[in-house]
Formats: sequence, C-alpha cells, structure tokens
Amino acid sequence: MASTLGVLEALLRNPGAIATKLEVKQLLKALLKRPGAITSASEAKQLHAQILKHNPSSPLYTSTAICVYSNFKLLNQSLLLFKTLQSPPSLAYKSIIKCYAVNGRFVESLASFVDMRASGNTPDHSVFPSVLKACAFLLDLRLGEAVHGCIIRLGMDVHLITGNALINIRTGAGADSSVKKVFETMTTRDIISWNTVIAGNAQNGLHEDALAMVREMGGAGLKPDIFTLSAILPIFAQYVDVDKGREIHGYVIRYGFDKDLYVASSLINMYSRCARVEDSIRVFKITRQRDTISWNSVIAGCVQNGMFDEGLRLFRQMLKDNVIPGSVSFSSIMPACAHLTTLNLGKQLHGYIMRCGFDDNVFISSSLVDMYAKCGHIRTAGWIFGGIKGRDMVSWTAMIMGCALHGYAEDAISLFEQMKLEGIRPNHVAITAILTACSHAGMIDEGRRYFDRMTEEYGIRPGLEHYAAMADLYSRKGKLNDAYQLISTMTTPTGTIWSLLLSACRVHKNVDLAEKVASKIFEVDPENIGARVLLSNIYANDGRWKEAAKVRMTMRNMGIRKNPACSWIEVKNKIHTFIADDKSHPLHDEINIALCELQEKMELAGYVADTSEVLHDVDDEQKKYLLYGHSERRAIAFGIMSTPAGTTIRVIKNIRICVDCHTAIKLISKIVGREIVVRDNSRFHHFRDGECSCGEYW
DNA sequence: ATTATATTCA
Repeated sequence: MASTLGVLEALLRNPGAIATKLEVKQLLKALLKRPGAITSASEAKQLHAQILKHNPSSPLYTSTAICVYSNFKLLNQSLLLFKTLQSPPSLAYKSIIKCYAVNGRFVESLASFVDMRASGNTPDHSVFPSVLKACAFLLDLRLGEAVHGCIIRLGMDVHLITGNALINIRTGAGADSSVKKVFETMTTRDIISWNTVIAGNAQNGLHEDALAMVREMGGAGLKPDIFTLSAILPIFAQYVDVDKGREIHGYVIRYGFDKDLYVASSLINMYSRCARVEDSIRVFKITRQRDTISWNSVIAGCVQNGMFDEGLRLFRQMLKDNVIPGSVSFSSIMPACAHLTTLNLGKQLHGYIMRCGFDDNVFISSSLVDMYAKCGHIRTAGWIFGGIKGRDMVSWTAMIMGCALHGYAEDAISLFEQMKLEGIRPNHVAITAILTACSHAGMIDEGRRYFDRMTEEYGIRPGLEHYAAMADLYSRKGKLNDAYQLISTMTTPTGTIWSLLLSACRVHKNVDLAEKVASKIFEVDPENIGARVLLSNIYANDGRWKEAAKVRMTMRNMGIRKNPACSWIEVKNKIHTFIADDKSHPLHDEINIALCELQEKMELAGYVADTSEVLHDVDDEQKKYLLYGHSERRAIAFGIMSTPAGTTIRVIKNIRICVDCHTAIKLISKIVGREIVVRDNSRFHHFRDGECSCGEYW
C-alpha cells in the first residue's frame, strides 16, 4: 500500500509528471480496495486525468473514478463519466446511486437503483442505506416495501447499517410491528438502531414504548446520547411533565450535552410547553451557539405563553444577530401581531414573508388569516384563506373564528360544513369557533344543535370553552334562565363562565339573578375583579347607589382595583392609548373640540344621548358630559383628525362597547363619511354610513 | 453508508 501511495503522492506533487501505465494500473488496483486513499477533490481530478491518459476505455477504471468522485459528492463529474459507460459495472451503479442521494437527488437515485436491478447487477449493503433514505424522503412506501423484500432475499437485513435504515423507513410509515421485527432480526445493534426505534415510537405516539426502550438500552450497554434525548424531550413537552423534563436537563448537564443545539432547542421547547418560559429563556441565553431553530424555539415559547412583546423583541434581536428567519420563525411570531392587533407590524412581516417566498406555507398563511381577521381586515383574511393550497383544520378554524368575530355567522357555518365535506374532522377548537359564530349572531337553535351533537358526531366531549360559548349564546339572547340551567349542569363551572351570565344580567337588568350569580362567582373566585365591577354597576343601574358603593368598598378593602376602560388606535406606526377620563394625550384639547363639533352635527341628525348606562350618581347633564369621555370616542376623534379623509378608522377597546357609544359611532361614520371598525373584548363592529355590521346584537 | 430539535386556530 505504501508504494501505491508513494506513486500517488508523486503524481500529486507534480501534476505534470508522467506516470507509467504500470504505475497507474497499480494505483487504480489499490484504489479499488481503498478509494479512501484519495483525500481531496483535486486528488480525485488528478486521478481522473491519469485514467484518461492511459485507460480511457476501461469500465473498471472509469468506475473507480466515479467512486472516488462520488466520495467527494461531485455529482456532475461522476455523471459525466457514468454516461460514457455502455453497460456500467456494479461499482459505477453503486457510486452513482450514493452520489445522487448525498446530493438530495432522490428521484434520480431511485431511478438509478431501478436501472441497476434491470441491468442484472446485484446491489449490496453499500447502496441500501442510500436507497432507503431516498424512499423515506420521497415517502415512497411501495418502493420501500420492494427494496425491503430485495434486502431480505439477499440476506442483508442482518447488516447493521442497512437494518438501521430499514427501521428508519418503517417508523416513517407509522407505528407498526415491522419496526420491532427488523430490530429483532438484526444480529448486531448499535446506538443508532436504538435511537431510531425510540424516535419512531416517540413520533408515532407510542410514548410509553419509547421511554421503556430508553430504560432498556442501558441493559445493552448503551447510554442515551444527544439523539436519544432530543427524541424523548418532546414527550415530556407534550405531557407537560416538567419534573421528568428537569431530570433529563440534569442528565444533559452531567454529560456535557448542553452544548448541543438539538438538545438545547428541545429543552427550550419542553420548558415553554410546561409554561416555564423563564427557564426556557434561561436555557436559550446560556446556550452560546444558536441557530434559527433555537431562536424559533424561544420565540415560539414566548408567544405561546402570552409574552408577545418579549417574543417580538427576540425576533428583532434574531434579525439583528444576522440569523436568517425561516418559515417557522414567521409562523411563530405572527400570532403575537394577531393578539396585539398590531396591523402595521403584521403587514410588514407579510411583506417580508412574500419576499422570502414563504407565502405558500400553510402554517404561515393560516397565521396570516388569523392576524388579518383579528386586526379587522376580514376581507384580506378571506382572500388569503382562498389562496391556501392544502388547507388544514387550523386554516379552516382560523377563518371560521374570523367570521365569528366579525359577526358573519352564516359564512362561518357554511365554511364549517364545507370543511367537513372536504373530509376534515373538526377538533375542539373548530367546534368552539362555530359555537362562537352562533353566539355572536344570536343563532340559538343552530348553536344548540352543534353543541348537542358534538359528542356523537365528532367524538368531542364539551369542554369549558364550549360551555362558555353556549352560556354566552343564551346570555346575549336574554335567555338568562337557560344559561343558568346550562351552567348548573357543569361539574365545576368557573368564575369566567358565570361572569358571562352576570354581564347579561346587567344588560337585561336582572338584579335578583345577578346577586345569585355573583355569589356563585365569589365562591369559586373571590378576587374576580370583573364580577365585582359588574355587580356594582348593576346596582348603580338600578339606582341602588348604596349597594353599589358597598361593593366598591369591599373591593377597596380587598386591595383590588379594576383595570380602567381604554381604547387604542394605531396611527403612523404608533399606538395611541386613551383611558377613560384621562387627559394626558398631547392633543387632548383639540380632541375635545372635535368631539363637541361632532356632537352638534349628531344632534342635528337626531342624536339624543342615552345616559342609561352612565353609572354615576349625577344629574343628566353631567352624565351627558361623561359620555364624551368614553375612550373609544376620543380614539375615534383622534383618528379622524390625524388621518386623511376616507381612511378607515380602526379602534380597539378592552371592554364591551356601550349602547350610547354604539349609537354615536354609527352617526359619526355617516357624518364624516368614514368606515369605522371597533373591536371590543368579544367581537368586531363595522360602522359604515350610519349602520353597524352587528345589527344591534352584541 | 444509517438516527434527533422549532411552527398556524383556542
């Protein structure tokens, strides 16, 4: 061998050197046994040159050159040589199959395998892993089966690496017994064999089997490694088992695996799924090396746990650190824009997404549908939804929920039915969406029907969210007793659900029921601020000022304060917030003047202030003045002042819009000729030309 | 030659 390498070295040191035919022959012969002796692409080219010079027509030498080229993944060079062969020998086929595979050209790789078999050449252990990988990548199960059969006939299923590749392809097809069979047939197994089975079980939902195998592998003298751990961490993430997850984290640190990016991302994800965002951020921060995936993990963790601003901050930081965002980055961050209703930011990201060519990604388009719907652009949402290829249940649900929020119940229902026709089974979220749609449109019968049938038709038992939607449906419609009955059938009704009924008691002025409901709420949730505020308002509305004051007093004694009513509007990328009776906005006086002018025009159009919802013990004139202070009106007035004529005004309010403001905004939309979109805490109102899309029902 | 991590609706 040393002499062969000596020849090679001589050739390489002086490419112009003339080797004898004999030397080249010796060299090639040795290389047939040890192609690894060539250690660089340029050496491979030297070799090729020598072959061309001495034996250009020898299929064996040509094959050797192909083999050497393919070791360096040089597909084009390999192909050039391969095409010169009339009937390629086995080595040429094997090399080209592998070379295609390592270059990700799986279709061609498989085609060459088929050619090889047709030519009568017998494949061996060196090609099966590549071929199986190609089958796995292309999800070509039928060919995979055929290859498996071929492997068994050749007795190759005992071969370690081929066996591992076989396990891998079988786990990709879902959980079945053939995985275990292959695993047990193998005469030798290494950690990859174990890891592949474990990962397969984990991904196919066989969590217990996966964990049992992790315990078993110790018996075979193998310790879990980074592959094992990143395969099983998602299990604890799914089960929200932070104790087990922590245990793994300890093991990771003991074995020094914490520098591995896969492990780090899995840990970040595990902690955030277990609602431990702080831990997840800590793992991210101490992981020095970061990639798009670990950034995505931490960003998604923040967003999923409601830390939208932190998520956005990290997203910006990622861009600053020159980490290129991938499609997952966008689908992770978009919900932050949706929840914060930051339309402009959402639009900017949408532009970025289009520039990256990610707009055909279902995850991203579904998140865009949701973002546009939540930001009031239901038409844009519908347009994007219509363009989604391969819509999944989440895409449909986002659109249905969007319609629900905008009060388009009929559209929501027809989408829901269409989804079923396309063979997509609704899950509990989709049902929540359809019930919400019925609730926002007062469609009692339809809602009740979906609710009653959900268990038998979709196999989903009503959860809190479904009861909440139904309670809301009855409550809004004034069917307070029905709502009370329904909630009472629940095993453990929550304060939130009772509160839906309580707020209906206020609207429908039912003080007796309100007292009953309030006491139910305080039983389960004594600190429920909203309920105390509501109760005090209900008393005040009924003129029972003393009782109202008493509730307020209790609140003060308990040290709880209500969140002030506020509205906000985005103008030129800046969010302007208006809090009830707060005078701090720099244009406060101008806004007041504008509101007075509007008021005059409104009165000319027949507006009479409805002071029935002003819950202060003051005279009517003062009540009228208090209505001016309502935050949504001031936000709208500001919007009109600071945007060009005709621009749609979009305002968000943190609590339900009041009756008087609703009437006022209808008139304002007509007077100033603007479309005004107000989102309160449960839905959208589109005001245009004196009308509102909610049809007076909210 | 074969193995693993992150994403949309509530």
